[in-house]
Order: sequence, then C-alpha cells, then structure tokens
Amino acid sequence: MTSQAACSPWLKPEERKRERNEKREAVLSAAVKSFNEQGFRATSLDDVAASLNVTKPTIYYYFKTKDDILFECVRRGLEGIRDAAEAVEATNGAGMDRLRALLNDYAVTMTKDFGMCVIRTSDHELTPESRTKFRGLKREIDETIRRVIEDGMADGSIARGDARIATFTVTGALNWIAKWFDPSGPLSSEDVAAAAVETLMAGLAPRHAGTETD
Amino acid sequence: MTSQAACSPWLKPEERKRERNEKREAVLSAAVKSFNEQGFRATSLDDVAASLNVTKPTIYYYFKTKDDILFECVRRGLEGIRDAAEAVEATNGAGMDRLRALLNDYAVTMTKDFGMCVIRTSDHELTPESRTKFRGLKREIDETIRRVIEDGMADGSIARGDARIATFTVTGALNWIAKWFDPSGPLSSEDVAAAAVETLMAGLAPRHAGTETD
DNA sequence: ACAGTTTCTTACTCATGAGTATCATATCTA
DNA sequence: TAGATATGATACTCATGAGTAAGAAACTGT
Repeated sequence: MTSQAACSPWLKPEERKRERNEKREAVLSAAVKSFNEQGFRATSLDDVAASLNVTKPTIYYYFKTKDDILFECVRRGLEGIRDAAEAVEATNGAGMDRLRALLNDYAVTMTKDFGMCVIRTSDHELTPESRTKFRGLKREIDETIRRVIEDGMADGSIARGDARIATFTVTGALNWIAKWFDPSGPLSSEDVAAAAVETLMAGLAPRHAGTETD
Repeated sequence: MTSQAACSPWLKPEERKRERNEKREAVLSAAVKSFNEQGFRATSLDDVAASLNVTKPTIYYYFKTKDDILFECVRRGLEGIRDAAEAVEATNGAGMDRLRALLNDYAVTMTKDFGMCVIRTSDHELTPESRTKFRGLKREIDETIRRVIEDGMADGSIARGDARIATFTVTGALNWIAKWFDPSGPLSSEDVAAAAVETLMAGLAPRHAGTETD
C-alpha cells in the first residue's frame, strides 16, 4: 500500500458500499421530511429526487416502490419505540417509574423525523401488506405499555381504572406531540417530553403537600 | 286546498327546497364517512357518487369543489366544539369544573363523523384559503381551552404548570379518540369520553383518601 | 302549448405522478 | 482490451381522478 492509496479518487469496495448506503439514507431523510411536511400522497418522488439533485429513476435504484420508502420510515420510528419499550419493561421497579421512563422515550421519539412520520401516516396510505406489519408493530407497543400500566395498577403505584383507555389516552397525548412540535422552535424535545409526561403522570388536579407517598 | 294536496306527487316550493337540502346533506354524510375511512385523497368523488346511486356531476351540482366538501365537514366539526367551548367559558365556577365539562363535550365530538374528520384531515389537504380558516378555528378552540386552564391554575383548582403544553397534552389525548374509536364497538361515546377525561383530570398517580379537597 | 328552471347523465379534457424501457458512462475484474 | 457491474439520465407509458361541456328529462308558471 502506498500513501497515495489513502487519497486516491478510486474507492475501495467497502467504501463504495458505504457510499451507496449513505445515498440510500439521504433519500430516506429527504423523503421523510417531505412526507412530514406535505403528506405522503402530496409528495412526489420527482420532487424528492430534485431536492437531492438527481432524477426519479435514481430513487428507484435505491428503493423498489414509494410504499417501500414510506414503510421503511415508519418501521424505523416504530422499532425505535418498541425496543425502548421492551427494554423498560424488562427492568424492575414500580410500574409508575417504569412507565415514566417509557413515556419519556416515547415522547422524545415523537419529536424526531421517523417518529413524526409514524403518527402522520394513516393506515390507508400503505399497501395491505405494509399496513398489516404497521398495525402489528403498533399493537406490540400498545400492549407493552398496557402491561406496564397494569403492573402499576397491581402494585398500587398507578391509579386503578380501565387500562386500555388509559393506554390510548396517554399514548394519544404523546402522539399528538408529533403534530405540533417544531424542532426549530424554542422548546427542546426533552423539555416538551418532560412537561407532557409530567402532566399525564400527575394529572391536572392539584396535589397536596405530603400526599405524594404512602 | 283540497285534501288531495297533502299526497300530491307535486311538491310545494318549500318542500322542494327541503329536498334539495336533504340531498346536500346526504352527499356530505357519504363524503365524510369515506374521508374518515379511506382518507381525503384516497376518496374519489366517483365513488362517493356511486354510493348514493348518482354520478359525479350530480355532486358538483351541490358543491363547487372537492375542497368545499371537505371544508364544510371540518367546519361543522370545529364549530360544534367552538360553540361548546365558548358556552362553557361563559359559565362561572372553578376552572377545574368548567374544564371537565368542556373536555367532555370535546371528547364526545371526537367520536362523531365531523369531529373525526377534523382530526383525520391534515393541513396540506386543504387549499390555502380553507387552510387559513381551518387553522383559525382550531386556534380559537385551543385558546379558549388554555384560558380555562389558566383560570383554573389561578384559582387553585388546577395544578400549576405550562398551560400551553398542558393544553396540547389534554387536547392531544382527546383528539386521539378520533383515531381509534369505533362507533360499532362495545364502548359508547359517553363511556369513552368520561374515562378519558377522568384519566386526564386525575392523572395516573394514585390519590389518597381525604386529599381530594382542601 | 311554450319558455324557463331544476336536476341529473353521458362523454369528454386535462394534469399529475408512479413506475419502466432504454441508453450512457464510469469503474472493476480478468 | 473485453466483458461485467454500478450508477445515473432521457424519454416514455399508463392509470387515476378532478372538473367540465352539452344535453336530456321532468317539472313550473304563463
């Protein structure tokens, strides 16, 4: 190996592979931003391509269909949440504490591109096959959260009630972050997540000194 | 007027007017159901027309554009909530109690066709002009709710915190009902609304006997 | 009976955008 | 130097669906 090899204009095989992957990521990144801003159906791949200084067939060199691009976006968003949820579920501690940690991760994800895409994507925008997987992943997450809430109700750290509706209420509140959060605004992801989670955990009714713990 | 007039096949002018209005309503009703199920862009007016046993130009006899139909749907949903919100704001009582009443109306609306449509419709599906009105109505409602929350924080009936984020968290949780509620399911609108509102008002943390009031 | 109005249909136009066929170029391997 | 492979562009096809033009049929008032 000469020292020339390091700055040669010809790339090694693994570098070529990495470049291809970077380009694929760039397509995904441009696409998810456009999906989030204009909506999936209003986004044309011609526009996505133009924003990357290429033409549409180039995108088809990296992805098979438009649906594949969308599904890859929501898959990333959902798998991120799912992994975080399952990691939290595996820990021990009061249901309340595990739930707080889980909801915090969940809320932060909702402020990121792929998380936002999950919420802004409706079932009917995906093909039947993708839709099935999409729903499956969402259900997994909902069930994990519900189990944590049920654990908390059982150990007394969470107020008793309908765990199903509580799950939907809580996740709904956090999902909504994906609809209004502005990354370029004054609030950070973490601030928003912390405030929203606190509202949900404590509720709107005022607490009274000395009643927080048994 | 003979008694024949009552069962004559020829209608009086006001009856003709009423019939026209009924047909317009039927178009709106068929459209909003399809928008909610398939999404606005995936709904073709050909299909809506076919479901009413007419053809597309008939729809254009009752509405100017597809956007007009959608906007009429979201307008109805939003004006229903806005009127309820302003009526509640005008009452007196603790912020907490007014908020509970307001959120209940809000939640119930989210289980109805036009309310669901408001939530399932994204900004970018409307023309710029409709979008401006759409946002204006939504902002009015958000501001009313925020004022009620701020009143409650001032009078001590609601826990202090960031009223803006509290508003988004609460409305987000209720908006989400429009995404999962199934009118043909086992839960009634009122049951769902009551349970969701209770979760939000009381929070997830358990209460302790005798600490509810001062 | 006749002119006008209401209601609805048939048969279009036209823009958009997903996806493809084909070719060009450059790099890699032998 | 001769294929083989990777990457991209040009120039299409094709389905879909919003919106329209023109007219038919029924009813209204004169």
